[in-house]
Amino acid sequence: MSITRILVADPLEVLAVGLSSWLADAPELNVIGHAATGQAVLERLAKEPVDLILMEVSLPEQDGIDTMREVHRRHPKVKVLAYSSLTDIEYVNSMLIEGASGYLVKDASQAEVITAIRTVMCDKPYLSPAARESTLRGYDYTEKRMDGEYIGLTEREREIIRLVALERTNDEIAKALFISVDTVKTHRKHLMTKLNVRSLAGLVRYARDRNWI
Amino acid sequence: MSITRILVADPLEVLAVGLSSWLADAPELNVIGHAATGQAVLERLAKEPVDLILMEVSLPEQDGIDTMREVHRRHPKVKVLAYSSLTDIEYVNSMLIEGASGYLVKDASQAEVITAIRTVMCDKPYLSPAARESTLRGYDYTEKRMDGEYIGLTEREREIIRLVALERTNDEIAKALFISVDTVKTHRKHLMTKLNVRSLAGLVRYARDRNWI
DNA sequence: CCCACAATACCCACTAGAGGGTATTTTTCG
DNA sequence: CGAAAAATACCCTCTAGTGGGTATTGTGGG
Repeated sequence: MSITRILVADPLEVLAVGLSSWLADAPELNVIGHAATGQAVLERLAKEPVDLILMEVSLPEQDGIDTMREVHRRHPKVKVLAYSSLTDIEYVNSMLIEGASGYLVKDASQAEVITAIRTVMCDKPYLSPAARESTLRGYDYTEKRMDGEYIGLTEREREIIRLVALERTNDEIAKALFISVDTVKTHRKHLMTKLNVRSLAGLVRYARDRNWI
Repeated sequence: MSITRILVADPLEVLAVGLSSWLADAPELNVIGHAATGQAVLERLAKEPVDLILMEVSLPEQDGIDTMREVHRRHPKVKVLAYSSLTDIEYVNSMLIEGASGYLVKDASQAEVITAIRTVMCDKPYLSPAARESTLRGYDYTEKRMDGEYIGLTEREREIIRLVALERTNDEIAKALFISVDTVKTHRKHLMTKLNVRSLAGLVRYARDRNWI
């Protein structure tokens, strides 16, 4: 049996240490490093072989979803197992659509972590119960995006949602970006439709979860 | 030198494992257990001696701030070192006012963790740089709560802020709680004043950070 | 070359929220 | 018991946000 080289992509180094300690019980699973940001993940991949990445969704700077997309594009053979406390369908679907082999919820036990990694390394998908339940339940407020009908946010929309979540009014955002208030409103409408939320509150939660604020 | 018995209060067991691994390098510091909820912390304290608790602010069910208050009331001799990724002044001040001996930011290195624990065990306060900076900068939108003028939220206010953050409208909240819309508005006003925020967005972030939603 | 999409901007109408009060009753706590 | 705090509810005004359109321009991909 060959050794699986694992990179832990998580803001906290101490978490990688914990995983490393847990995986010491699985001789073929080897934590070879820790990357705190999406950028660090890509740099690491460029200069060292990696078999599997345990990837947090809420990475700082470039988050896990964006990093997932880049990793999949540049290194299609590297497996990625999403690893996060978030279980909302938005994040589970996003990661899977961007190429993740599975979604492991962060409060998993040592046994589940090992099982999940082994499952994924056998080319089988792995979803923690909470993540699976989330995908079965579907979206909350609309029927627009069943299953995989995934719509990413544009750069401009990300700028807007960040400012919205930081308590800026439409007027302030318009002035800051040198655009009309109406344009800001249009972006907000698109955001709310895409993210299946009813109000500002949903936008704020999304931005917070993805660690954009 | 006597042994320091440390309880790690954090939703993730794997984090406690990581800390335990790090503290293996400090012979007198000993992780004796892990508690995932505030309730579990109190149960543990009731039946086993503990010298220091590393406490996450965002514990599920009963969060770190509330647990801090209870621990301090029931076991005033147990030291608590707050341990969280959150650096906003609201959380730092809340924990310190409720009796924490320090505030350690979660991306701290192994060396800083050990230093922080040793500092606190010598009866000296410890604040990570980011936490100290936050307290020096002060509050964002008003001057109402300088320094320690800390105002806790009432039970009713917590119910309201949760529902608000879950995208419920004032009208829906009123119906759910069998009270008038005006009352809901009054609670919202109080919340916004207490938490120094300008809009719904600030309330949502607060509720999310404290793991109430 | 065309199509799709992103970003821009405007229309209209309506609702919800923010911000300022005051006031009553009940509960809690010293 | 008496004071303070909490929960309740109303007044008024104004702004901000939601929800439905339509439309133009530029850009990138097939």
